[in-house]
Amino acid sequence: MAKKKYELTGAEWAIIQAIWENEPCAAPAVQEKLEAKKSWTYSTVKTLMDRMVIKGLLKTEKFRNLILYRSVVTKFQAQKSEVKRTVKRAFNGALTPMMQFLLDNNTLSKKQLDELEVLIKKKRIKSRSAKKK
Amino acid sequence: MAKKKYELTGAEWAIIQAIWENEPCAAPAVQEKLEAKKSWTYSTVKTLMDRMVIKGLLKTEKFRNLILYRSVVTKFQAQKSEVKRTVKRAFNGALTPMMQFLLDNNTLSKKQLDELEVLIKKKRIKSRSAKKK
DNA sequence: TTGCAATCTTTACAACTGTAGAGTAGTCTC
DNA sequence: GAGACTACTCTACAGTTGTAAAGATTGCAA
Repeated sequence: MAKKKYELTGAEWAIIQAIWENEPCAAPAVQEKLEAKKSWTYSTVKTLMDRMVIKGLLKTEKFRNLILYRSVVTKFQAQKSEVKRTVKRAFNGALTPMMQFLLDNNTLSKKQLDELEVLIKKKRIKSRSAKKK
Repeated sequence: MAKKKYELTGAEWAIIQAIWENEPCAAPAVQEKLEAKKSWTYSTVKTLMDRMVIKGLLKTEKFRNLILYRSVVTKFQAQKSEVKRTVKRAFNGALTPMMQFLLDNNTLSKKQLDELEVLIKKKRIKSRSAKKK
């Protein structure tokens, strides 16, 4: 399967996060959920959601007079696309410089550093066994 | 100083990278440099550049009949904004999950893993001495 | 000084994004 | 069955982004 791009806009991210957390759900529910962060009216939210259906980011099912929405892309896919875009745009497609940048310019706690080291160790093991395949 | 946002669009990234590499420079030079990647006409490039001046991303100086452009934002600032946007949008503002994601979903070579571990060690030292302050 | 070549300016336009008002339709309640 | 609710549809609009053609300028070479 060809890897599609699922690049979401800022507004779309907000919407789809709300849906992921409570799937399937109707537009009014999404609007209420987002009301605190974004103060969008119902109209705004609904328009955004319907556009996302057209783009293939969401899909709908009709129950009586109610329309329920579900995500088509997973959080994982969306995150991957988002990260890829940043790496490509701002780091010439190279991952390590980006990691380096993150390490250098953000204050990580000791705990976070520990976590990262653990992850790296795991990663090593995994890549070793993968190589053997 | 308040930390400004320097969020660039895809096209703007391409332009400003060309400028960073050869600053200051004129629009025709930028167009030529980008011709291979993006096949933009002179008009397109110039329009983009002039908009960037209006946005405060670039600035100009006039020499005779020639206009030279310089960047106003550094690569560092732009990268920072870009990364921040992604972390905020796709990882709820939390850095570690993003790092984790990067580690999990990209095939890093042994060398790259080594580099990262070194970086983490350095980072530890730095944060230790910073704490003492 | 005239014309060419290089560069700049103006204007345009369609797609996408954020934002939302106004009107319509289905359902529940009395 | 009439009003009140709730949810949906349609339409709009301004700002941004990508893209560029056409025309105006200016400096230089012959």
